[in-house]
Amino acid sequence: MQSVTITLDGRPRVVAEGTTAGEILAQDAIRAVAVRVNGTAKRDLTWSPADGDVVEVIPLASDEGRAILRHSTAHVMAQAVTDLFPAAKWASGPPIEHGFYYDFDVEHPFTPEDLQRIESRMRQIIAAKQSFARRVVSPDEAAALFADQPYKLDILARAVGGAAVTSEEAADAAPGDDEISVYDNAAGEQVAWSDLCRGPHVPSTADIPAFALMRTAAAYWRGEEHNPMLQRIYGTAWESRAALKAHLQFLAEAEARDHRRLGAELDLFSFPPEIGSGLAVWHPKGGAVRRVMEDYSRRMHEHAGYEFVVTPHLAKSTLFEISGHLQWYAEGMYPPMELDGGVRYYPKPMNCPFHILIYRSRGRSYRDLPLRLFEFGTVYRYERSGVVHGLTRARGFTQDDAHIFCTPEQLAGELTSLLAFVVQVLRDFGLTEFEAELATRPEKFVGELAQWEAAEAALRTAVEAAGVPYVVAAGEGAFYAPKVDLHVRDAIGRRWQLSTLQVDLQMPERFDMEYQSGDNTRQRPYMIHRALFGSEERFFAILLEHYAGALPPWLAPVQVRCIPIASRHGDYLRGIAARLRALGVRVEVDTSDERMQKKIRTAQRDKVPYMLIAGDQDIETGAVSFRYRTGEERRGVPIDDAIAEILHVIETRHIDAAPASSGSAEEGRGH
RNA sequence: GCCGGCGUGGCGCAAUCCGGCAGCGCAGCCGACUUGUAAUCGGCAGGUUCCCGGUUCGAAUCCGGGCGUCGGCUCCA
Repeated sequence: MQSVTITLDGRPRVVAEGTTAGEILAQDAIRAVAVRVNGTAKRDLTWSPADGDVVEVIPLASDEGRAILRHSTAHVMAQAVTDLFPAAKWASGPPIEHGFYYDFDVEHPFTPEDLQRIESRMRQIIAAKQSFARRVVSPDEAAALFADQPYKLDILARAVGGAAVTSEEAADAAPGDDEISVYDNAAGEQVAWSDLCRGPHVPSTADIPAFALMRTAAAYWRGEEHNPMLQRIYGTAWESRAALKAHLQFLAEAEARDHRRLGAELDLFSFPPEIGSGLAVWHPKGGAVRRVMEDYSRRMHEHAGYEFVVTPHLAKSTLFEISGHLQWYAEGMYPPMELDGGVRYYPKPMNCPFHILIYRSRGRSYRDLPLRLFEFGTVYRYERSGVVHGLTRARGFTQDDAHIFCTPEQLAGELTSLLAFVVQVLRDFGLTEFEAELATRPEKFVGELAQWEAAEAALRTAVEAAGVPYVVAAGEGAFYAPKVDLHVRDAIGRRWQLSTLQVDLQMPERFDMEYQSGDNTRQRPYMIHRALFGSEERFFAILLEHYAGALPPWLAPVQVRCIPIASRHGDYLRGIAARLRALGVRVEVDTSDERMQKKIRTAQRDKVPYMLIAGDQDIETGAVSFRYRTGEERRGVPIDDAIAEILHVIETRHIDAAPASSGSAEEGRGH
């Protein structure tokens, strides 16, 4: 038998010809789920390397390994569905972040009971240790095999035709390899199930250590609204039971942090149905936080050279005809109300046209520029009923909106200082991990190429200067503007889109904006759109989820709650509370007819940063005792020291109240 | 907008499958207790069972429509 020489994880290795990757790794006692060949193609462990191949191991507990595992689990699920619902047609079933799904065309949507049955059937298939065997077929063979599977035929037709294949289909067909492969699942000789698939797969269903079916949903075939709606089942699979358990705990953690739940629990805001879907009211405690956010934001903007403006909530159709919103964005707008004999007034979906009118209210000189206009502007957008989601996707919300008008020479400098400003403000709110996305010119665009290139270059300069890691999303810009979107990671590693900076190449034209230049010619200004929080509602929701409701002391709606040990200690604490209140601290004294332990429990539940407790011992020595919401406590602190400590943490915007951790930003923990 | 789930005092839930007196806990109010770091005890009050219509002797429960909400899809110039 001939031997071949391969490179295995960087080292030369001689093996007998025809030895499978799985056998080689077994000899070397290496555990893997699949291998990568020559840097790109991924292969099953049953594949045999040829002379000269560079082989790399893909461990199960890696992003790629888990994707393969999840993909295989999706196959097992589809097999189970086929067993239980023989009429089901299968569409596609790719791995996704944290799991997988598979879409089916079935007569009736799956019920929770169906899910349980599918799951038990899957356990049987896993117990049967079916092998995943790859075989290459011709297009005609494939078409014959899947003659009764219209969605597979559709995938085949596209793969064979060389048409663009979406990422979710890429897992199903094999256009990149110029060959079409089918995976047969078999226990012994009997093939139990076959699916069109490029692979790779785990060697056997027994190599699926832990999985769970999560939920059913519906999805359009190929994600297009006019296509048939399919029934989707989401599941997850992991390299071990422990990893699955950790994932389920992560989901529980996310649920406990849900801002909609915290909003109700902490009495921050609500969505009364009488007002309408997606329209929030802020309760006093939520209002207190919002006021602090706004006060802080105003102060920062004032220092950064912004001027404050106020504009109405409505405008005639004329304004939105000029801005182009009625042409491009009408579906996202609330419908108009007619008055004055047929004049149509629209609630505003954006603030920019109003700010432009302020710019245009008189002739502008280059000496006026850059002109930075800022407003907490409330806008209304008609979001389709299925997409409304708490404060993060509302129909009415307030943007911390600014528009900067500047000369072409000022553009790069403005963007650079602007992005630094944005990052600084977000850091003050305790957000520390940023990622930017530079969205560039799409295929369909307005304006001149040179302008686009100048704007994109300026944005790139700004992101690089800010030191924020970024990716270029080529062609993802709006048709009128390139932009930079800033994303943050929260305390449990989730990514949220926040701030947006756009260079508008359209509005200045539409409104025929001008300024008188130093050489006495009329020039068109550049215009930058910028929302820092995005919307106050959304930003507030992100903060709530990031902090799991335990807002830093400077933001907390109630900063201090005083708890008397017995009711006779109430007056003493009322005196301390009065001093704190006079210093601007939001403080309450719990004089309810409850035991002290119950009051602590309540304050703890309300996530109040400081509990100030006093009894006979404290009163004798003119002291007070701390309980922090972390559970730590400190007794007999002189009143002046206690007040100083509280004020210090508030003024310096430290993240948490407890002495040990004060000042340290919360560590992000990835997932 | 589309598919599916859900809607019962302020909140969390039970009774819904298989129609027959709407119940529990928390919160609220009243009273007692006066306590040193996460729930004191007793009492009282609170519901058009989301809305409209239908079936039925009888509807929280079954059927239709609407609204809201949850999970997805689509959308987020």
